[in-house]
Formats: sequence, structure tokens, C-alpha cells
Amino acid sequence: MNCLRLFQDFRFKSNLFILKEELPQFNSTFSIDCVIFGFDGGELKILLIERNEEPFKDWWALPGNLVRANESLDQSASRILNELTGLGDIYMEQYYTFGDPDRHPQGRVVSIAYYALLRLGGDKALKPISTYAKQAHWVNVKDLPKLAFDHQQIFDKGLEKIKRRIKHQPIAFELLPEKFTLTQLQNVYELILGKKLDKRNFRKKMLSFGVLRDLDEKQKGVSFRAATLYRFDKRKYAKLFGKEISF
Amino acid sequence: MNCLRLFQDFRFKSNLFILKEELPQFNSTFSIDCVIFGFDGGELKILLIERNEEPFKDWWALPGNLVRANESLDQSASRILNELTGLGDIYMEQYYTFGDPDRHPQGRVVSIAYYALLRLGGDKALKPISTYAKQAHWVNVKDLPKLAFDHQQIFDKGLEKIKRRIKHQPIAFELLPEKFTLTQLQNVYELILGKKLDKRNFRKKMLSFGVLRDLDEKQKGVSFRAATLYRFDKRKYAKLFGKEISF
DNA sequence: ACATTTACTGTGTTATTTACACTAACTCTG
DNA sequence: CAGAGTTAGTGTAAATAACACAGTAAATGT
Repeated sequence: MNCLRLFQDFRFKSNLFILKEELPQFNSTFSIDCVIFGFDGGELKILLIERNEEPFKDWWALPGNLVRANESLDQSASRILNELTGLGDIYMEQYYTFGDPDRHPQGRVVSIAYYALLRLGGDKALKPISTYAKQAHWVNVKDLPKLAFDHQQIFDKGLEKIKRRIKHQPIAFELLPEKFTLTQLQNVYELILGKKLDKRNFRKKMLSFGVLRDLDEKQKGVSFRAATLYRFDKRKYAKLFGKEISF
Repeated sequence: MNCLRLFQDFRFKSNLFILKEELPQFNSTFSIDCVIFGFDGGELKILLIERNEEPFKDWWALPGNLVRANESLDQSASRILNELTGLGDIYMEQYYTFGDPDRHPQGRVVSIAYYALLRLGGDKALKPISTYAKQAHWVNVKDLPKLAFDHQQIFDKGLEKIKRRIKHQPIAFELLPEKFTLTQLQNVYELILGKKLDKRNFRKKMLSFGVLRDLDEKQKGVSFRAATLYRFDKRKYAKLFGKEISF
């Protein structure tokens, strides 16, 4: 024991050698992986790609890519999302970094995970413009296939994160079209939180925040009674920031 | 515009060349930086080192180091904390990754930030065992010097994080000795949250959680009335997990 | 014993959360 | 066009949690 201590002291003071296991990680790369949530037809979905390259060729995976030399992580995430979906100007947030030494079979790749929330359906079609994927699909979060790498873990942590965040920040609106009904908004909350909410309490609380603008306009093209449409009022949201919203 | 589009299509389909700006980041390294909070003598402090190497030689900086080839990020954080303080078995958590391309003047270093909370004073002395720092000091968070790199930013984000976390998880106890008084506990909350709390409400709420065990024991060696000592009861904490604690 | 310092305690007020069920409006069908 | 079917929309009472607030108790030192 004393011997080991002496050895260590010598090592640090002499600065002459380094143990192999102490070598830092060189020649590594890092990537961004995105958990991209979408809401459509009452289902919460995420975007998956079918890989066209080894490793994990033909497996489903989260969309992701390597970070370039001269871009920041946030810039990189935006670029990658844009390349994979054709979309820009989306609320994205870094939430965790995954770096197990063996998470990638071909060498060390530390992956910085982001999530994004976006409105599906109708107006904006997805136009992926990259060849590293055979195809991209929206998949219901309740029905995920086996994922490549540690992507299941990355997804789990991402879902956990937005569960917490939806109570503090108006991220639910990012999933909805500009004009939406209170029932649609409640659906989003219920899907993300994974539980039913009381309709009256939900509406009471949502309206009490004063961040919804009643558009004096009704849904069109629906069977049965049409609901009032609302729009999210970003300016009024400022005061609300950071407060807990419980359901 | 059409021309650009055609060019892009060709680029993706032919797969023959790559634009320089599209090169991924190779030969990069990553590091861990730690914001290590300590509580001592009524002050909230963090551990800083005075750098002994370029760049930023002689500047104060957060303790941090490069990740090794065969360790996970969490392992790396624990190792680095241990090397810098001699301590182990500390609650640590990854909270953000900083990766601006120019955050390190000598090349790209993506840094994964962790925070740790630890009890100071008395029993365990700090024994840093590394030469890359001239010295390590505990510095009051209210009185930080200019920090190297983007470490001020890393610190700010870390403080923000534990402000939020202290309301959900019993991290305050990590800062205190095993036996502590309610007044000490309140001090920790007040320092982290940066505001005064009402004594009666604080005690009422803390005791109502049922995670404190009254030790039937009093402080010793203090002038004036001695306070009752408590211990944190980990088992009873389980039910509390995840609930918001507001002050 | 007296001054000093910190520990400790309770109540009333207000705001928030929760639980709970019926009517209104519209559409479709026969 | 009447009636069935479906979703939109609304209020109240009880329980719980948050907040504001001040004096007594216990120990020490002089």
C-alpha cells in the first residue's frame, strides 16, 4: 500500500510516463442524435430512419449525424434536423450526452442528444435530403421497433425530459397547428404525460394562464359540434415562465 | 436558386465529393468539467483550481480533465473528482455539454459538465493529487474570480440546475454532515435559492415530508441554546421522489 | 440574576388542487 | 324533420397547500 502510494507520487512528480489506461481519448468523434416528436391524428410519434449503412444496416434508428468542424452543437442539431426533414425554425433542446465507450461498435462516438417538437400533417411535408437512410417514417411512440445502438435509451431519456418540461414550458403548442382546439391541446398533454386529465380542470387552468387567444372561429369539416379555435400568445407567456403547472 | 438545388441533388446522389465545410469533426477530444459545491461555515462554495499549464496558465478554472479511452462519462467524472479532491462516493450528475468550436483556443474540446455536492469541514480533508493545478481552493460563489475558458458560463448553468433540483430532490443533504440541525438545512436552501425563507414554514414543511429522523441528540460545543440534530432517512424518501417542493 | 443569542412553536388567510355530471350544439340518418 | 349520436362546453364545493406573521423557551456568558 505504501509502495503504491510512493509509486503514484513519483509518477505525478516526475511526469515522465503515463499508464496506458490513462491515455485520453483521441481520434474520437461526436454526433447529434435527435428525438423528434410529432403529433398527428391523435397519436404521439417520433421520426425514425431505416439505416442504409453499416453498422446496424437495415435497422431503425434515431436520426442523427456527425458534428462538423466549425459548427456549434446547437447549429449542428438544427442543420441535421433540416437535412432529415426539410424543416427549420423548430424548438430544439439539448438534454443529455451519451458516451459509453462501447456504444458504437466502430469506435468511440460520443453522442449529444437533442429533442425537437414539430407540427405534422397538412401544410408542411417532410422532405428528407440525405442518402444515409433508406427511408424515414413517423412511428407511434407506443409501438417502437428495436432501435440501433443505444437509441432506445436515448429515446427513453428524451421522453422523460419532455414529460417534465411540458409542465413548465409551453412546448405542447409546438406540436399543434397554429389554430387548435382545447381538446387537441389536452390530447397532447395526455399523450405525453401518459394519463387522463379532467376536462374541466384542464380547460380552467389553461385558460387562466391567459396565453391562449380565442379566435372567435370554429373548426370546419368535422362531424358533430365544432370546437372553438385558439392560438398561442407568445408575448403573454413571458410572465408564466418557470412556474410549475401541475395536473 | 434552381441551379443550387440541382447542384445539391447531384452532390447527394453522386456521392463523389464533399464540401470542406461539411467535414465532420475528427481528432477532437472531450473533457469533463466539474462544478463542485461545498457548504462550510455558512457559505456556499465551489472548488476552483489555479491552472499550471497553458492555455490560461495562472488563471482560475473549474476542475476538469480529459476523458480516457476506456471509461464511461460517469466513471470519468468520478475519477476526475477523486483525483482532484481525494474524495469518492459523491452524488454527481451530468447536466449539460458545452461544445462551441472556439471554446478552447487550442482545438476543439467538447466539455461535458457535471456537478457534485459534498460535505466540507472536519472529517474529510481534501487531498488533490494532480500536478496540472498549482493549487485548489474553495471559493465563495458570491465572490468568484474571472474564470478560464467558458467556465463562468458552465458555472452559471450548474447553479441554475441545482436551484431547480433542490426543489425536487434531497440534494441539500449531500452538502451537510450526517447529523445536522434544521437551521443548517435552511441555510443551505437559502444560499442555493438566493433568498430568505420563513423559519416556521420551512420547518413545518421539511418535517411533514417525514424524511428526517430526530436523533434525540443536541448540538455540542456551541454557545447559546443547542439545537436538535437530525439525520436524513433515505428509505422514507422514495415516496417523495419527483414531487415539487416549493418555498 | 441578568443580558444575549438562538431554538422552537401555531393559527388564520388565501390560493390552488381536486373531484365530479349535466346541458348545449351540431351532424347524420331514416 | 325528428331523433339518435357525438363532442363541446360549463360551475361548485371540499380538501389541501401556501403564506404571513411574533412571542416564549432554553441555553450560554458575564
